[in-house]
Amino acid sequence: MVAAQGAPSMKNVAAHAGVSLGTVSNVLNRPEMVSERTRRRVQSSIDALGFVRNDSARQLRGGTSRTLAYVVLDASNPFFTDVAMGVQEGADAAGLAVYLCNSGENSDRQAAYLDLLEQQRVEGVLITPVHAEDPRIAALAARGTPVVLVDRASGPGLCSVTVDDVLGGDLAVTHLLDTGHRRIAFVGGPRAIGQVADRIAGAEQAISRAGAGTLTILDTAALNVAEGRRAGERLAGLPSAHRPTAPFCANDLLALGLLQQMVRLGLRVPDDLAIVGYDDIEFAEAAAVPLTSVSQPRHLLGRTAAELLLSEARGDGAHDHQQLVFAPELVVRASTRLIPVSRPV
Amino acid sequence: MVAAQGAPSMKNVAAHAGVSLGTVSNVLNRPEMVSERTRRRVQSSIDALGFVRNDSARQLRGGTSRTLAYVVLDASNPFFTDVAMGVQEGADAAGLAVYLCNSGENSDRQAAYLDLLEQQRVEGVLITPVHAEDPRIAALAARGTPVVLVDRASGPGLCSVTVDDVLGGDLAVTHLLDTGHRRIAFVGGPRAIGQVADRIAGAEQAISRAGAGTLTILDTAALNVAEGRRAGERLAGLPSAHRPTAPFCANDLLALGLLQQMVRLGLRVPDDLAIVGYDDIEFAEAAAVPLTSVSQPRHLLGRTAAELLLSEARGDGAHDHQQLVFAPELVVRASTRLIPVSRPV
DNA sequence: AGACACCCATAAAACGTTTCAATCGCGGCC
DNA sequence: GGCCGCGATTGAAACGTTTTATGGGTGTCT
Repeated sequence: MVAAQGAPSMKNVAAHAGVSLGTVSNVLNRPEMVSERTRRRVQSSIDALGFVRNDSARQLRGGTSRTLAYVVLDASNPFFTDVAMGVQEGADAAGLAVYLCNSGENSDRQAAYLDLLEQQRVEGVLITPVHAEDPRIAALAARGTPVVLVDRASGPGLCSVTVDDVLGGDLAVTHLLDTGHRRIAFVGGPRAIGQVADRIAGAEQAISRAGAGTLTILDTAALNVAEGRRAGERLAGLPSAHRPTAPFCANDLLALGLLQQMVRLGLRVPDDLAIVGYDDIEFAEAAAVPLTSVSQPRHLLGRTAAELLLSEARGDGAHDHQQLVFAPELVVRASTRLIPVSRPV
Repeated sequence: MVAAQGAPSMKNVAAHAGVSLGTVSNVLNRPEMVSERTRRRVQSSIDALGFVRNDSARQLRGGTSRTLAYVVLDASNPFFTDVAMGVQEGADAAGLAVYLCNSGENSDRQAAYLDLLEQQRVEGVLITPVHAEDPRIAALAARGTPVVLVDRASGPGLCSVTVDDVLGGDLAVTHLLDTGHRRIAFVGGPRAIGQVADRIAGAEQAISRAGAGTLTILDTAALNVAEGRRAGERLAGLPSAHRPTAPFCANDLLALGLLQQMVRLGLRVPDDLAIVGYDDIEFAEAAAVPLTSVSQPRHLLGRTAAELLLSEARGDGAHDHQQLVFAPELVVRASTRLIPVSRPV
């Protein structure tokens, strides 16, 4: 009952069972080479003493940590938690446990986690880094810890798993053009974010390919709901002759804010304004008007990243780094679906 | 450049610097007792070889892991990620790192994580368990690992940190009564969930104290958006003479689904129907009609749990387990803001 | 009965660190 | 000049495992 002093060790178990230390180890690791009788005796000593293996000693001696970590940019963002679920699935399949480490967009904390993980000798590190080109990450990889970048592109020196944002922007705007819109807006920013720039590029690509339509860019300071509402105000304030009829938002939070503002101002969606979001978060479907959105294979992203990491960790030195790119998909919902004007009540 | 073979150890560093192993250790742990000259020499060897401390050996010899874990029920639920942020803040303050482990409501995975964490000798474990009374958790604590339950009550044998759900239900319904409503509904389920039962109890308590009003219970199969929509349909289907005018939902997801369905059916919120949610998630404020909701001190919950854990871990054996209960707060927004009809002048 | 496997169990070495007692060199003091 | 003290460095022990070579006992075959 009262433990208090240090945890019991295998030596204690051996003494208690009247057997040698090596035998206890055999019971734990190769039970088939120990007789039924002693095995039972040792096991009951283990239970009686409440013995728990010391992983430090274990790892020190032989082995491997059977653990991998995902250093995530923002654990409160549903996008990343979905990716994390995929990572977990991939790791589970290989019998590894996943530690989630939240950098919270804080560079120092990220560095602290990387140091800790390297010292703990985890099997590998998945990371969505705070800054794209971090020399610490390259150094970590160079010292021998397998690293895979998630949702951030890498140079040829590392593995990475990303989603094609140019294609995503193209899909969204092509859809809007197809449904008859010509005055398109892109809502999002700041443009320094790689994802934002790529989605704009995709939007422009769609317009130039179609040879029709114009793209107005509404810059925002961040990618959240409040900024979406603000963008909605600015949009509504434009003279209706020039007002874009179809804003494409850099993420769903912006789109939801914008939608909310439209509802407040009495504009109807999609009749007066068609809205496309990005990420297809859970609430996109649950919005007042279900939101058309560009969906990223979040789960697959995580799972693939984990598998890539494992292949690098298991591979005997030889391993060529891969940069995988997934394709996003457009999910069409009511916010862009043209509805007959006379609606049955 | 090419590492490949095992990571360099302190012995290698010592050889490289032409110094003894103990001196290298001193440079790392008590730099003040080694001369400036050798300290620099050793440091440059460390850099040259890319030496990284082996935490297993370190922990085996002396020490302590300087790590704590939060085993979370569902990492994709914003409630828990907010709690996790609080945990991280509390741990950071004490210089500990936090590993997030996602059980995903899976009992086996939770058990696997607990085993792993105990074997790794983490300083302590915070957990929102899959099942309330898990003997494994009690056993873990009995063997000496500090444990704190988060958002789940414990018996006297463990620390726990919770929020008063009875009070939350009371606050919500009292508010509805105060704004003139008499036919209240509770939307949520299954009742086997402790939180749900407590919130119902709170609602009933408010009504009996006021000596006015009735409570209809609309049972749901789960606490998500789809169930909220379904509950909305059932509600709208009732004859308007008996229809509750104010549904109180067991969480915000239900409330959002219900709200969405009301908008679709042409009922106005709050004019025809006042809605109260629970949890005050980010999207409650961003809904088509901003949602009145019962807010829980998520961040504080996590932070306090971490502090409690640390006090238990640091305390020299003597430690009396505490069960802390926080008070929720009502956040009033547009979904209930309405001047009472029958208000005497 | 003796040799031979064979199965089980043992003892000892090794993993990489921290810590502590011991040593060494050296200048100052009497 | 010997002694002391002091700061800097060293060597060895210990942490709890896993693993490998070694040993002892049992039963079988000849």
